Amino acid sequence: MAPSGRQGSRADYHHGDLRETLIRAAMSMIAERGLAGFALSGLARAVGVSSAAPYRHFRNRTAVIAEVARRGFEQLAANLEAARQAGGVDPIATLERCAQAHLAFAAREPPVYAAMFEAGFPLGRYLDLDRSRDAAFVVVRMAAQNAVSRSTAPNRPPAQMVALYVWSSTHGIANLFISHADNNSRLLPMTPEQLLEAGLMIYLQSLGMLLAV
Amino acid sequence: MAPSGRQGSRADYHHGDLRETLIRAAMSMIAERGLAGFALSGLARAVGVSSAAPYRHFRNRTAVIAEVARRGFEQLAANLEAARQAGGVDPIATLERCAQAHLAFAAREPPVYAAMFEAGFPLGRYLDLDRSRDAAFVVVRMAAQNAVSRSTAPNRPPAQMVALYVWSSTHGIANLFISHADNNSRLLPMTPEQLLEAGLMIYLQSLGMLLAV
DNA sequence: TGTACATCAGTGAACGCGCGTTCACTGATGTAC
DNA sequence: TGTACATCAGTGAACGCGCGTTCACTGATGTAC
Repeated sequence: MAPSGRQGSRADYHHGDLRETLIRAAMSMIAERGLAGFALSGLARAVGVSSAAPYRHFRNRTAVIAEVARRGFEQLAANLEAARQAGGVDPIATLERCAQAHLAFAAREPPVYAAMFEAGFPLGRYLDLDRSRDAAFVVVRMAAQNAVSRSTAPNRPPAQMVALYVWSSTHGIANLFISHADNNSRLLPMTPEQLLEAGLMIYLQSLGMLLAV
Repeated sequence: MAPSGRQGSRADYHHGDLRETLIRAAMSMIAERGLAGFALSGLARAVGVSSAAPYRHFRNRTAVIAEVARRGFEQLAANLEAARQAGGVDPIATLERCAQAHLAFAAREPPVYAAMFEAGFPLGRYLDLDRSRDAAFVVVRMAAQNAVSRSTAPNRPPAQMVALYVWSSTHGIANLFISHADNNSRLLPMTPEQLLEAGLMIYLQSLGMLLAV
């Protein structure tokens, strides 16, 4: 009981879980006030801790956002991998499931998705973040590879291109109609999921026929 | 010479063109430091004017960004319209031209594109902005309508859906590989234009066959 | 053409604010013996 | 089991800063007569 420190009230001198608490609070702060409205001092205040305390756990404000983003990609990768393995082996259907999992993730965690895609992290600055972003994309890339490599069609598109297109168009729908849901979804006479399904289905069916030649 | 005031030096008491100058300077400021780094006081400083001067022309900081975005949609609409009329009447090729024009616009004006799509303007707050955004989308919407309405295929997709999908996937590529070009384009073994062309071509070809039934 | 006056588009000083970050510090915890 | 000590994770005060915005003002411009 004594050494855990977890069950103590927030007034405990040693919080015991401050890093985790900060990250979760950061997500709700981003959700409520947007990325631009996210402030380290406000974060500390919300958690009930001095404004210097977060610096025990993060180098600076950006590092908190980067960590939120990193975990987001980690989770996205897991969701994509689950989707990849969830259904049959038909590679076209697998790609479709991955895209839907991507969109579902964005819908489930808009603030995290914003940290991942709207914070403008340069490559090479946060290596852990780069790695987990790659890990997420690689799942889609593998699904595309799997689809393309079974084909001997002369004009089959490169796997990287297929993966990038699926990734991009899914992201486009997520970005327009989920990240800023309150702004734009009035334009939408359908759910984002239906839009993705209908649009991507046409793309993927055509791709399947192309590859079956 | 006297009444124009245009050719005078910046030290002129009456600037004569401050509103335009502010907007152009805002674009370069956004280009250099991002939307979050855009500050009205910095803008005034860059233009060589007191920090109160911009308030003669804009209600507040946000209104400047909204005006940049509004003009952006105006210009995008013009580019889309030009693309729509540029080639033959084949509605599928027309949609493809529109998408490429959209992407080309994003590539030409990244800061404007950021103001248009990343500033998170809520609908209904800036009516002029809403109008010009609609006007841009409507061009794509009409192209889609034109494609769909010629068909009597039983399972033809709704025009709005086609337009939204073309718009979204184009935006996804623009957002990932142009807006943050320095960040992500290293991942790309092709130009964004090629990615869009290859991906959308597959989609649109399939759509064309669908509609031809 | 000249004068009085209204309006327009700036100035510059000031405000309060919250932010990011640093610093010396201290109380609590864990460990070696 | 008890004690000395190192380390860890906080405090709280302070800093300088730039920001958005307001205010009373003033010089320049345009207009009515």
